[in-house]
Amino acid sequence: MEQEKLQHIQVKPNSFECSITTDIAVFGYVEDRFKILLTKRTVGDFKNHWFLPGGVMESNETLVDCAQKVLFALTGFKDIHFEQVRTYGDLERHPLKRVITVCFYALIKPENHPIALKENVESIEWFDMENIPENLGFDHARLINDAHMHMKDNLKDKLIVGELLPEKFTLAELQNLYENIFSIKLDRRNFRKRIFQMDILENTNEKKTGVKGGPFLYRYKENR
Amino acid sequence: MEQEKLQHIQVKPNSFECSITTDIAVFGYVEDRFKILLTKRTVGDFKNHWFLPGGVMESNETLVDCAQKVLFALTGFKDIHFEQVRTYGDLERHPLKRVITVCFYALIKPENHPIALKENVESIEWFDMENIPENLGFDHARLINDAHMHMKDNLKDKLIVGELLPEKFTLAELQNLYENIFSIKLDRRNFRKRIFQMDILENTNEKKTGVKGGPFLYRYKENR
DNA sequence: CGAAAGTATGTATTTTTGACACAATAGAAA
DNA sequence: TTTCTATTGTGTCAAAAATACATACTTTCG
Repeated sequence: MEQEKLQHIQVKPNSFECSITTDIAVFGYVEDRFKILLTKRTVGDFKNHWFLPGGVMESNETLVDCAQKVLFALTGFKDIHFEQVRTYGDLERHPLKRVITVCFYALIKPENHPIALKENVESIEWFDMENIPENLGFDHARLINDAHMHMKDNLKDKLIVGELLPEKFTLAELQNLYENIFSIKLDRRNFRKRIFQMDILENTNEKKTGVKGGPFLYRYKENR
Repeated sequence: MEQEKLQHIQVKPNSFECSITTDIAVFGYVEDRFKILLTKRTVGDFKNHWFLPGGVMESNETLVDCAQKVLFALTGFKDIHFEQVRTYGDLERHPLKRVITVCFYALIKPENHPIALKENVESIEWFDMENIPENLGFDHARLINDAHMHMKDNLKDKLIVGELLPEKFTLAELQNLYENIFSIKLDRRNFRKRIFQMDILENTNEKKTGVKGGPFLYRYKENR
């Protein structure tokens, strides 16, 4: 009786077959453009549809562990930082069975992470964000859209740029990133003012060589 | 073989016992104060700990369906609007077994929803947000905190006030709600200006009676 | 070395935000 | 009814923030 009550509240096992998966929207920043990594299925019912990289979760891993594992299995990427977007649990989102997926996003520079095709992946490609294929599987069009919005929100107020910039970077590089992410043009002098007001950068007093003007290199402050 | 590939990517069933639950942070607005609904367990290992209302998901329900069902089972509340906060999947968050929970929040007026204790609930109570009990179970302190932040964010830019206001309301009522949620004092005239700039309200040209000053009643515009 | 490109900094201008006063309205008290 | 009081509705003005813009300095490249 006591056990029954307890169970009711939280511990009763699920009585159905259900997969929990993670899907990852990997955004790549290359040559001032944003890309997204999609995989294509060339077999089965969803032939010729593009999907976010994703896969099922196992018992001994956290959500982030799973995302890490899945992405490594499909691409060979390691040490990626993930941010959770949201969870999707509609009944008909997967036609074969019940699949609940937790969606993450990541921000990387593709040049740091060459795709090393692993396991049985048929095809995996970077797509320009302005040129995403029409034939997306399941509800992944929505997932991509939500992840993109979430990334921009995170950047605006938390300034999470992942590994898009090297440890030491110039203000021009940071501004360029901003302009690309938000598709806007900013005044150099005003941008500088705003960033310094935020008080999150420190000047390394080193100058970047090989580039005109001799700009200072900055880094993020420790305590953020 | 083809099937195997397909399965690897997304369809392989989970090979472990795992509960998927939803936990709901129900925020109540009463007498200009915010409350949160917590349940107490008086039996089992987690005796005398307070928890968010929550319960396991079944095969035929979406995440929101589940939240609806769970809240109804525990309190009798119906027709509540939910917003998803985030999903928690750490390995040790539940000591007895693996439990992944999707957290939602809701905003209601307790006076509209008297608690009708159902099933085997031992104790369920409204707590002042400034006076939340110390002995919260599992990671529910974090869940409450995250849900609270998320609610405030949603209000700031999307103005999602749930059912906290009647269909037609005065600007003073709206301002009062704002001031309480964000614990700030606002200038009446400036608040009015800001809200009208948002262009989300329309004047019903009716006046509220029984209150001094004869304020106009407003409602949200259709197309939001 | 000079030209070209880019950085760093200061100042003026516009826009947004915040502070503030007073007449009109409706309920409450006389 | 009349008076009193609490609350609504509206406009102006100053401060602050965002934006536009000019000029001097630094480095690369031919």
